[in-house]
Amino acid sequence: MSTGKLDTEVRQSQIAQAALSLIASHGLKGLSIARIARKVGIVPSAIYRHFKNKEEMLDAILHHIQKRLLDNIDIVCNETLEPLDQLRRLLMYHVKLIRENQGILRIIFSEDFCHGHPKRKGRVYDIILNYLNNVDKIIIQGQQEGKIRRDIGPATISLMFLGIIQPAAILWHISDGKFDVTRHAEKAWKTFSECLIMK
Amino acid sequence: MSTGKLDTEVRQSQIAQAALSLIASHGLKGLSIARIARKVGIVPSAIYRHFKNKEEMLDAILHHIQKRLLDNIDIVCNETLEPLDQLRRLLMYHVKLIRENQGILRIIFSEDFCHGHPKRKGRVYDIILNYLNNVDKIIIQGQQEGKIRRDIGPATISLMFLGIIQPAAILWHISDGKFDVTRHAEKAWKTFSECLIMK
DNA sequence: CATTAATGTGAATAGTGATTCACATGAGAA
DNA sequence: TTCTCATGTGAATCACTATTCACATTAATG
Repeated sequence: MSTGKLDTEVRQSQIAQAALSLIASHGLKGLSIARIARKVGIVPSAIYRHFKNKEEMLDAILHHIQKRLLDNIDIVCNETLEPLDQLRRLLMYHVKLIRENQGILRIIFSEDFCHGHPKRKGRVYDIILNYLNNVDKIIIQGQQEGKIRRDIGPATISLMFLGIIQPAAILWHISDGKFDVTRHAEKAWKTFSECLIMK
Repeated sequence: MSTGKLDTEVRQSQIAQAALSLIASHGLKGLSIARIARKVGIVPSAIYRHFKNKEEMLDAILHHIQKRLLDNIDIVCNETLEPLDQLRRLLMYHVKLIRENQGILRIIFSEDFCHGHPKRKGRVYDIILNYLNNVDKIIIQGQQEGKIRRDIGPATISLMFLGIIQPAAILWHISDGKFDVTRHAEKAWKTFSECLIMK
């Protein structure tokens, strides 16, 4: 209406973004084609010009999430070469990503998103593993450089790393933003990194 | 049908249990009155003999969860008086609880469950805070006894404590049980507790 | 300018959801 | 036994869902 006609790629991206944001505000149950369309500023049936059906659209959201996660890895790797620094920064970028996109955690946790779609469930799994593998790489690098202790496996460390933010993120979103994730992340990182440093 | 008529308290309990189990297997979106009724063995409209509406029934589930969480605290406090031991055991009981009741994490993360019901959202928040407060108490006890370092706040520690399991639990349930949560919990606990001990 | 393919629209369809209601049944009290 | 109330039933209602289709509009292309 206000925007006129747009390329299908632009629309696909708009739709995925709108959907992710609606998942954050209304949950997966509240994610209807009608609502997405309203948010994008088009009519429900127009969604089908850009996606075969709702399923295909949900897959697009997944792709979007994967991209955002891996972008963060790239960013920190370009900002610094120091593994511990990379981790600290990644932590903060992750907090930012989660804060700006609450839908991500919901998708990962919900059975709704994957139920009856083992293929999609597998993709969610792959996305997480892929992200963790990248964190692993940073850790291994740190271990090789003698900056991170070598008596813990990288996989354990990277999962614990995610664990710094995860529960805090829950509190943050359940408390309607009252809980201060960033502050917790900083404090927890202080303890965690201290624990990681090779003595 | 097969069971005949039952007391409303019995039915309420049956219904809540069926609902929680359906959330685990079909997600919140798949949690319909019809499905619950079928699982319990009655007709959809019969649900309304025992709950005013669906909302009231969801509240019953919350109560059930809260009880299970606090039960674990009681159990570990009765099993041992050693704070670090209590934490380790709590970790394992928590893993067990999450494993047996995947629905719990889903409820906590889903906006569906609380959307448009600030009161219920507040209750979920309270349940978590309450649980964390109990973990805090254990930690404070440990700090007073000189067994846990005092330079980190108990609240930070208790959240990090939950963080040991959270991401692993996600992997476990997304991987259809392939990921070994217990193993990760043990390894992570080793590192974490070492980091907690007062030097 | 005229054409065409891509994109947007509004109405219609078919399914499913929660909820209500008039009625049926059964178990225990009188 | 008979009465009564709690519980169970089946049909009906209303809102909302995804999806389709015939048609309108726009942007770019020849």
